[in-house]
Amino acid sequence: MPELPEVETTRIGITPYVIGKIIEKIIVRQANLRWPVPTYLDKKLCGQTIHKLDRRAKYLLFHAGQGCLIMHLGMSGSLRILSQQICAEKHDHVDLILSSGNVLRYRDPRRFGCVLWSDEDPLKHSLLKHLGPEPLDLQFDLDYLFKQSRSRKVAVKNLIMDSRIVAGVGNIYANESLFIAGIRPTRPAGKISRKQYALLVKAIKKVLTSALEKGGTTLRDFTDSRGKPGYFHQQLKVYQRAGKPCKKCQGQIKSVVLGQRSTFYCANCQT
DNA sequence: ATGCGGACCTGTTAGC
DNA sequence: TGCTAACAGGTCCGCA
Repeated sequence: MPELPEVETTRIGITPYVIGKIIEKIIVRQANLRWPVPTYLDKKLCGQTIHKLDRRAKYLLFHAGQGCLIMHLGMSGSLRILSQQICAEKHDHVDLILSSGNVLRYRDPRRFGCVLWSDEDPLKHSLLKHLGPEPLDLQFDLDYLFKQSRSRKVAVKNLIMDSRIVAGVGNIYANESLFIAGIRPTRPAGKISRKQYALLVKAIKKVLTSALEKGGTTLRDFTDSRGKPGYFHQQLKVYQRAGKPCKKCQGQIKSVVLGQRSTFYCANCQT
């Protein structure tokens, strides 16, 4: 599922196909995504040129001359560029027909994603305005995370998955980062030392950067804009490895549920 | 302010 | 073998 590296890979992949292109037409086959695709989208976007494609957390921001299209891929969403308007399949919910003749097609089987519109600065949109710093930004550092963690009772894994603390760290990379940092995911955030947070911040940045370089993890139904699968999952150390031997110490990887999310750790390496 | 559980949806997997 | 039930997953929302 699209985690931050997959979203960024998608952004980079489709950027050359959308920048400077006019949106000629919009086809909405299924408006019932996480939130309804606005009925006025057509009126707002058609005829406008996309001049910039940004990402904030896992949201993609298509800046038009006036306003901005906000997209989220949820957990099963993908975007592809088609050279022509080939027959849409079951979960192909939205098409943007571009002036180049290409089609930007949004597919999302589970419909956890969204396609929204913002008239003004999308960062002021209610979904985006409370987001914490980007994990790869300089503002996300030891001082920041340590300060945010003080007197917090939630498990550290929940803390780093809280988008108000840091935006876009999903379940896979939260698990992997905590393994690399040697921190048990269940530990109360407020009781972890500064030294360990230093390792954690470093681990988060490292694991995301590494996945980004590899073009994103492939799990189940992710394909990048060219239909080429990523392969980062081959290097996952704990995620979905319950019962299997730890790659560091051979101990058995444990799994628990934390904040309704499956959580994996090595009881020996992570304390 | 913080923490927690519910909700959304459907393909896949597990269980009978 | 076929059917049903449980589950995964990102993120917001609302309640305590």
